[in-house]
Amino acid sequence: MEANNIDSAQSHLQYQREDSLFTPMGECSAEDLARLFREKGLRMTQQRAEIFQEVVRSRSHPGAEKIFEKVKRIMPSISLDTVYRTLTTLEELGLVRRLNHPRGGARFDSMGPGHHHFICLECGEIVDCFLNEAEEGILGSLSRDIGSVKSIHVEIRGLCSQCSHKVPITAHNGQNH
Amino acid sequence: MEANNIDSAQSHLQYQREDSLFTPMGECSAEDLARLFREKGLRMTQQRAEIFQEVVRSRSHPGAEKIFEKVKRIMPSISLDTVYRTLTTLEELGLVRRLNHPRGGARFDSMGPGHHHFICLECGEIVDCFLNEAEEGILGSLSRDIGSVKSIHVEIRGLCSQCSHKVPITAHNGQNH
DNA sequence: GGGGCTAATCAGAATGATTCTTATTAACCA
DNA sequence: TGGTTAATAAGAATCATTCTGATTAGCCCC
Repeated sequence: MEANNIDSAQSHLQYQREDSLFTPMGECSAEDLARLFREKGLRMTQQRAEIFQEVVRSRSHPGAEKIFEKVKRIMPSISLDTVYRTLTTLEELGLVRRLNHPRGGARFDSMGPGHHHFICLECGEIVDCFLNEAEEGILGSLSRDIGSVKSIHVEIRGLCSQCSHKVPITAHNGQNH
Repeated sequence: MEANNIDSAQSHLQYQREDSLFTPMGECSAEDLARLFREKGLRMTQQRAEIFQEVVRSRSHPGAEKIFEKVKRIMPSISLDTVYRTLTTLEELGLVRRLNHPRGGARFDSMGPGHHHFICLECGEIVDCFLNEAEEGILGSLSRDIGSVKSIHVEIRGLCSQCSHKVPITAHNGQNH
């Protein structure tokens, strides 16, 4: 299943991207990343670069374990703990978003163009969803009267088109993911 | 801190409330609950009734452990496992919503009138947010082309008004909750 | 109104994801 | 280029949550 680009015009959710490193195409160079780290007083390590690249490259909202397996191929001595620590760091820097999967465990997504998520309750797949600018604007107005807003995220749950077809009434089929 | 009723007109999010037991005021009688359980072939137990009441009564989005402590006062022999099992059952029946707290662990909220959540990144507090109809309409449009939608939930993160005042730059203050 | 079937509970063990600890390594500033 | 110290690796520890197996109690039927 591919990203569900609901509207041709992609959105710009300012809240999440104030000083984003990403281009409108969702790219972020290694130099930019290194610079951001240094600005924050952090060190740019091989591990951090690889983990970040893996998250940006991946379209499938992987969990920490999956990222670990992938990076391990390039860097066999890396530890799972480093993956977790780095993902937390990247999240704090606003470069990565952590999603809680209904079946447990966190999934990670790069903060490319601001977007939202659909999660299939049957197969567990997570799909990106985009709003147009007008729509994001209306959501943005949610911030009135609340303190300062850092991010707005919409999570839709249901059955993806594949699962809503193939699954009639049964209780617990398909355990992909 | 009280519920942040952002707009005077409360919303009607059909997706989450198809056959809700709740009145528009967010109430649900013990008889209705018992009937729903029986319809689904489940048994109405003391434990389930108490746990449900505790979630409905509570405005603070408690975690399982907190619900356990509360119910234990009335029913000292109850086990934490029963609380977890019951919360999952209530969630499956659409009576309770599970929220993932950024600091780990799940929080629970009754499915009263459809609403969304603001989470303070500083103190961890979760506050209810209501959208007006236009805003809910926007959310509805997110579902075009996706399979069948079961729920739409907006999660806003930021600093609540209290924390945005009292917290200047420091890294990790306030550990309420 | 009581008996039997079986779902639901309790207690504690087990699991799985994530975080901590400690010694070691490697960024990067001077 | 060396010293400082943040970041890492490995494995132990923790935390929330789920499972196991024996026991209890809803509730359907008589």
